[in-house]
Amino acid sequence: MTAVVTKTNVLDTLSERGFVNQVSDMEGLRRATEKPITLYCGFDPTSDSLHIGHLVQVMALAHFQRHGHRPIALVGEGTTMIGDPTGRATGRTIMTKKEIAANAAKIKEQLSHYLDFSDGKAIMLDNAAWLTKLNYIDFLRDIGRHFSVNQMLAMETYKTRLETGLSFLEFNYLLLQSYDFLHMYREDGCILQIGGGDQWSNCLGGMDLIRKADGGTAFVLTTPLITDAVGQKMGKSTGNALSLNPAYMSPYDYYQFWINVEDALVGQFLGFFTFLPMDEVWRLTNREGAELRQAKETLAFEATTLTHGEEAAREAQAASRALFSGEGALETAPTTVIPATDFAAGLIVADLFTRAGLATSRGDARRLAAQGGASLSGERVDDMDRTVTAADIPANGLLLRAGKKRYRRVVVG
RNA sequence: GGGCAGGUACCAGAGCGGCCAAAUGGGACUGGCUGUAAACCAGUUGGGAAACCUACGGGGGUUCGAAUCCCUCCCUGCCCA
Repeated sequence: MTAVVTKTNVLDTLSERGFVNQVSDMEGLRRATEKPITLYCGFDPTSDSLHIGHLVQVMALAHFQRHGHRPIALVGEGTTMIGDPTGRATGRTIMTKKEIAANAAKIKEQLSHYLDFSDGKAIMLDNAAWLTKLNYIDFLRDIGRHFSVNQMLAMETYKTRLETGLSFLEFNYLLLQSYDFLHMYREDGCILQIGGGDQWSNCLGGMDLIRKADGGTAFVLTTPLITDAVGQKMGKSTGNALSLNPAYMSPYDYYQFWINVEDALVGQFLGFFTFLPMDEVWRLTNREGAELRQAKETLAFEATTLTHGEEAAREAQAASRALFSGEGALETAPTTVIPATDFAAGLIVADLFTRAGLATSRGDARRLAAQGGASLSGERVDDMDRTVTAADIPANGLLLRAGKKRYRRVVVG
């Protein structure tokens, strides 16, 4: 992804593509972005993979970069040690530093695919670098005095948490995130923070701090939260999890995630998760009914290319086309290799489904079969307890299907 | 530090000695209808082939039998200091 400077203001591009939820000062930011600026977005390594919500932010940063601005991808090892209480009914489990560091390493790796970090065109920072060095007394005197507990308690996040419990640890999260912004304002000239819609007040905290502490001017821009068509938050909790980590989600499954998107969201997603020009997006989504599938295929292909590369996207596309249009699917299906020695120890059909990741346990596999949702080479499976030997698996593999959409090939290795 | 109320499956939330692998709702999954869409209808939702095993915050105890009773520890809310 090379930086392409265009004449249009990045804010126009972002609004056109649906990225803008709230801006602290639209006119001021517009003036500021007429020259290259430095901006940041924070990603807390609470898990070892970014998901769809983060991806919106990442794409927004990428648009800034394409317009000649300099994004900072901030990985929040320091803030994760505290835990963001936003949107949470209860405190987070305190993560070990080791766990956080391991996650951070993976997140940094994933971020590096979307932005061009060469020649300082984008910067990757980790707030552990400065947060862990803070001195408590100094911090309270220099930073803490700018925060009003009264105002903080009025914030929605804390109001709800006053009912269910809020520890002092978490109460400090806002101060640390705000300090991050101030720190990068001072060190890197960073004047804009972007974040998800739920981060609005956290981001404003930093903006206010910059004004109070240094008399500086900074801006905040938030992006809409990704919801499904019914307005339900899309994320791990709803099972719609999208992982950018290929260890958790293969390019094929990633591709499938996008192609299975509901009609109502295709246009929005093309705007967010691809770089296709918007007139192209409108052309694609202007179709009716089944023809919208072409828009979904484009979305899936483009999004998979961005995350896993064009070659992986082509393979995923070929596999999907083959599997969902009938014959000749076997070779391209996502594959699970089971060592021959495992067959010698004795495997039943249910084990095959479990090993291929199509069922979570033998019991789950049996339920699947009982509901008529399992098949082998297109034949419906009723007996999940039949023993399978390596000889039952053709040299080019055996095609397993669970439900209508999940396919997997099993080969003996 | 004291008093009171609580901690139940992915979430919310019933159950308060056996009929409890645990109501109900949401979510998710499967089937039907479709366009690999939505909506709708139906079913499923701890593990195990089974016997049975593990589970109702952790540990211990009472009982033929405990999510349910007792002790203790941890955690949360409310009130008092």
